Amino acid sequence: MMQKITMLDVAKAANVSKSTVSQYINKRYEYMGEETRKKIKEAIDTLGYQPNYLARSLKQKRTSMIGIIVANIMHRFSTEVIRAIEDYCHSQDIHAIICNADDDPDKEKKYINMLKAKQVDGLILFPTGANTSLYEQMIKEEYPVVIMDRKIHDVKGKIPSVVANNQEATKQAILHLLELGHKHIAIITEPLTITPRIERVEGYKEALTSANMPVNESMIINCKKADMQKALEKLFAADNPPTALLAGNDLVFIEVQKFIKQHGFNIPNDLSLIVYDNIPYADVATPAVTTISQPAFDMGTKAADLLIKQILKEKIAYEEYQYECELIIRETTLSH
Amino acid sequence: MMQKITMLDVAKAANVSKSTVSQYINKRYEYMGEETRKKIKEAIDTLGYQPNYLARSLKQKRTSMIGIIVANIMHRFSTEVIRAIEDYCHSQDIHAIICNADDDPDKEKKYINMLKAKQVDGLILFPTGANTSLYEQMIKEEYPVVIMDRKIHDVKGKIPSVVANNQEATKQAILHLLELGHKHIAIITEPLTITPRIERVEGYKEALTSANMPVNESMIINCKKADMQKALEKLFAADNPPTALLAGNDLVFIEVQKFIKQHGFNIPNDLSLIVYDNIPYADVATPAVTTISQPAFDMGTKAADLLIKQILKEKIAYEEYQYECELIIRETTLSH
DNA sequence: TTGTAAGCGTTATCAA
DNA sequence: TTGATAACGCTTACAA
Repeated sequence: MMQKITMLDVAKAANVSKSTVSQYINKRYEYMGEETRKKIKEAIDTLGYQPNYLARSLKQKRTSMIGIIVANIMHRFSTEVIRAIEDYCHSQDIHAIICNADDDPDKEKKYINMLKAKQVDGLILFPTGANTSLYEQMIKEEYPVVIMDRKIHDVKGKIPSVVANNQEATKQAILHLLELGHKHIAIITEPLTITPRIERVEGYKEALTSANMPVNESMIINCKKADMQKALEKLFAADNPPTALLAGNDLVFIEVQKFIKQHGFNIPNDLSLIVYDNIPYADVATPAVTTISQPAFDMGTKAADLLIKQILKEKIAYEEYQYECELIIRETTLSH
Repeated sequence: MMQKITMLDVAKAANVSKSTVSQYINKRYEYMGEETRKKIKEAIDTLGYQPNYLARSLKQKRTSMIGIIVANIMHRFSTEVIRAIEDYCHSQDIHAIICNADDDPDKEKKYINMLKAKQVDGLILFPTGANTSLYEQMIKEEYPVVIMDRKIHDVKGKIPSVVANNQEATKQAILHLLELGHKHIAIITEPLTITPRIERVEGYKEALTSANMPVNESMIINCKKADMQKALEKLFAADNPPTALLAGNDLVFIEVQKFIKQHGFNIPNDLSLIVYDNIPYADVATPAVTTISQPAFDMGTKAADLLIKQILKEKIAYEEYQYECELIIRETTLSH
């Protein structure tokens, strides 16, 4: 490996001191002689000097890096949020390190500690919810954090969070199906371990109740993806099978599609379908998929903004920032 | 902000010196008294000390971070490669920083320099190809780099690269269409600015030639995504419109789908379709999409492995590591 | 307008 | 078995 060029090398070559080179690097030209400036520039160019941000960060106690700990990177929603965060951060010359926690509290803990050890300036967290003491500790340390997607009741008012209004969006979606004349509407989600899923099921119930329809528990499936085929079998083998189905997220939708394809269902004639979450081919698929779209880009940008404001010690409200979702009616929903 | 606990604080609390604490942190217990060990552990726990990896990195000249500069993160292929790289890196306690260069040489240059300034231990690069002098410089510096997806002729033998056998895969796909009886086969890609696209078109031509079929240039579309609708209009308005089409990547496929949907084509009856690249819903879509699948996971893992070996100064061959793709025949291809 | 010197939190070399 | 002390490459008072 070629010997690394340091600031001292530049200083020697330009016949000035380290500090003067440092001034130059940091563009503090005000009190710098034209001559000196030129000498330094030349030295830098001929030596091919590149500053070491690591050393700078150590001194300045600021790395210009943030960490993102995402629950499951395979969700389209996560990808879009991350993309938005990155765009915003890059515009501010901040780098993001992304970690995938796989909804595993141990991994989450490991990553939080590792990122803090790396001295990242702050954290955006899709929390598992199972590391309350860690969250509390970060609050005590006044470590900049933003919570994303899931609500953590214990830290309310202490850590700002960016969430969707899942309940209302689901309610509206189900109301739409009711308006179309559907009497038997099912919902399928993964296990109710995090708030968005709970809220979506709540919204489902609220819609039925508000329309004076009975809530039939057999129409509510909450199980792991691996068990969904069996659950769907059972659902559609029952006496009054659903004529409409809400898939709780994009990955659940794949399971539903698999089932539908295997059983030769015709969508939307045999079954109306709504998917919670953006899916990339919703528009151009045949039939185009009716979805509930989360404003992922806005949410990601907001989270980045809230984090950076905290890092810069600007005032923010430590509250829940809630975003409305949009029901985009396409071709998989039909009146019954 | 709470005062940060440093190694010195721990040393004082445990009544030992900094160096002893450092030994402890680095698990060099060999010559350490049982008593000392216990005192240090206690001090760390009560103070909640966390080592500062920044300082360690500065000293050790190793950050345990690598950079990934990806051409366009919106491609499914990129996502899968990144995911594989991350998985492999995490298994080695290495963090990856991902940057999206948008196929823009200026951005690429900016990111390369920034990541090097951050002292990342190495770089995995989906190169634009337009920064040869930068690539050359990294070779001179013996900076660990792996090139991904695209070939850069100038650095052959100097930087290892991980690529797909695009030409062969495309040839096989076209031969399959020919076997199905198609006489008019078209291919649509983005502009021929990078090797994979060039090779795919070459494979297309090679297939036709080897089957003694004429190569009709009007069947080869290479244009920006924004111009594809118009190009497709023209293609299908011609005298002998194609009965089969190969979409050059997943994002091109979306353009094709848009066109198909707008014009009410029936797939595969009106048109057989093959997509180069994995697409997430290929299997469960109706009709299921015939694709050419790149071994993204293997390629990503290999790239990470090659990079880490370089970082650890292990010997590797500085050559092109070429991976075969697989034609997965599903339902969008029909005999004609 | 530029230089000196201390310090950021570690690790590494030696000495004790 | 442990401790002093000098790096690592930069920034920043403060002095000149």
